[in-house]
Amino acid sequence: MTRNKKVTSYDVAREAGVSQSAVSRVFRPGLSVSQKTRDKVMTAANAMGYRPNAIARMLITKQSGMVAVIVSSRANVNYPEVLSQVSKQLAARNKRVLLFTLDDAEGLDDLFEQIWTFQVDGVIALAAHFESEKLAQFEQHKIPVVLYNRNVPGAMANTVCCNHEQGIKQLILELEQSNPKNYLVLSGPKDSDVANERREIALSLLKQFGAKDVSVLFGDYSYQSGRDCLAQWLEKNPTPDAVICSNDTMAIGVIDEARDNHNIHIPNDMSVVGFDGITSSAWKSYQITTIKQPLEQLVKAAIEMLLEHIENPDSPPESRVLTGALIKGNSVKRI
Amino acid sequence: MTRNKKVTSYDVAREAGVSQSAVSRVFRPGLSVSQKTRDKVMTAANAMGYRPNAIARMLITKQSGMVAVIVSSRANVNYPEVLSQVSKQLAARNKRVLLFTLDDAEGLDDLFEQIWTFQVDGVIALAAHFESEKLAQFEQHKIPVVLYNRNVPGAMANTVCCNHEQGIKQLILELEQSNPKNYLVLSGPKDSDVANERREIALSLLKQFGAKDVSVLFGDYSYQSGRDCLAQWLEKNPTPDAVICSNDTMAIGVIDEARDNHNIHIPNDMSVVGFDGITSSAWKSYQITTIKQPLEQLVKAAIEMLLEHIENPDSPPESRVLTGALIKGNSVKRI
DNA sequence: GTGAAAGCGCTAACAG
DNA sequence: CTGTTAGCGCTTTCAC
Repeated sequence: MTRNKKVTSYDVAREAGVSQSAVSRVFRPGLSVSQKTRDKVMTAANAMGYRPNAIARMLITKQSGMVAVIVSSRANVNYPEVLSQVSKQLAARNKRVLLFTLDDAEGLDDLFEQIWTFQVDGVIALAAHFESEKLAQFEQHKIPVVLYNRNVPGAMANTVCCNHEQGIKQLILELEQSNPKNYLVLSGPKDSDVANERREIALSLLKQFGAKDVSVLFGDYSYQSGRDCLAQWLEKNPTPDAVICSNDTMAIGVIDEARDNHNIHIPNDMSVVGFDGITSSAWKSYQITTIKQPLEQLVKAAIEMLLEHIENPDSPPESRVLTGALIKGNSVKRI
Repeated sequence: MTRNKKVTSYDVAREAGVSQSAVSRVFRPGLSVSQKTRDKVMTAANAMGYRPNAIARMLITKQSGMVAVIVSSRANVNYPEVLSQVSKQLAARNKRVLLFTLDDAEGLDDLFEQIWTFQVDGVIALAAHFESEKLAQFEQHKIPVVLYNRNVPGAMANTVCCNHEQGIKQLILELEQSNPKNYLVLSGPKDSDVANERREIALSLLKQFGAKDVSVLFGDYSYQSGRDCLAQWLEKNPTPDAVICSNDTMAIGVIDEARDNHNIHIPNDMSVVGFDGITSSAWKSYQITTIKQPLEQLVKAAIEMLLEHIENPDSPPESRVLTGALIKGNSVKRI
């Protein structure tokens, strides 16, 4: 029962009086083995506490059964849940998550080295800005990649995205109902692909809607930056009619700052919208009007896409865009 | 440059005009190779895009360089940050995180099977209830484990814990300042080790403090359960003077429910304390008095402990208890 | 300091 | 259906 050395398939084979390959077969699903052999092997294996060595299997099958997931250490409130979904859904497909946390863009090269040596079957990128040159490296190494909520301009890539344009349009339609005279756009950091996309879309749509007075500020996605940006803005400017935040967390910061230090009433004095639909956006004290990303479906799409490309390396790159749901909170002025 | 097949150390050796083992030496840190050989090898390797195969190395060294981290899919607001820290700090020690998400206790056996086959160097358990019998399995397989914020009664184990007792005592001391007549203890779910510990400690300390009127309700750590529990309580009971919540999220729910549906003013009509010190506990709308867990130090301790036991499998089990910091918010009545 | 040779534990043809 | 036989790509003695 309690062995000192690791027990191998040879040990089990000897004990069960069969060949080593018989043992191997028993432990591989879908291979035909006689019931008699199977019983003998299982008895011996259980008695000895044998477990197949996945490393050895990886070496020969050239499939590690692991998917690298790249996340950012910068806390985007969204990723934990995405990560949890990814892990769960991959587990259901018999794959494991090898986690890579990215501190800053510099770490990317190191990280790539790791990914190559670990022979992962595929990669899901929840973070990081990918130049098309980086993508080319994956192609060279023949490792399928799926980008989650990020686009690489001018490159073919597998991507799964929330429909930012459609979402932001809905938000602006909500805001427009009360005919705001001016807009403040509170963008996420300039080194975030998602933030840049959301900001540019907002600006371009506002232009289409004929909004004249539009200003932009940059935060870093955090609560505090939401507060700081609004405070700083109000030092020299009147209260904006409408604030479009690149994520919910900053929207919450904006709301707290408005109420706390400036006696601004939401939504009567100022409308605020966010994006993401994080849990706390629905909390009674905030009730933000926002777009809820279809997390589960996004992840599902990403994983399907990845597995498809693992099994069929030559299938062409694909992009899927899923639509978020407008959550009508209580942060937008109504007529 | 662009090869179709994976390039191996043999390919590089041939190209560089050296033996395969020379190539191996060049890619293993700390082995003496002449500069000349090293140059030849590196030139060839770079030209061919060679990367050592970590899987093959694992097979022979019996060290996978991977640490299994067990997390719960049930969103505890704390874990994402812990996980991020774990990943970062392990990366610094040249180890990778293999992520396992646990849905419910049933999945534990399956999960263990996975862990054995993947030959991980160690395990960090952020979730799951571990019977001492489970721990014995790890011992059998000679895989070091560190339990994060959970204890296994009656078993020797490596554990890293926040000092719940000391933390809750501080919270009660805060609450006692206004001499509450009665207490409501809002516990986390019964299947959570941490929740059980926090609840029992709170009850036992309240007894010591001479509190007579103490009631217990069970939530599931979520915002909504905080709201629901308070609402349900108030149906048949008067407003409690003090509410001790097992985590911040429920405390936030309690506060929102009190203000929203019952016109209870916090902290004048009712004091509320939480536990964890999550980001949102400091948001202006809540400002919860709570205990902030020393996340970074907890993780650091856990990882040091794990690495120590990986390098030195016979070192004795160890427990480290770290003290959290009292955050004085604005949710406790002052005199 | 270098090369030859022997595996690590398993899978995958291939005969029987 | 079962056993035999080659490896997977690397690390690690051991002579030289």
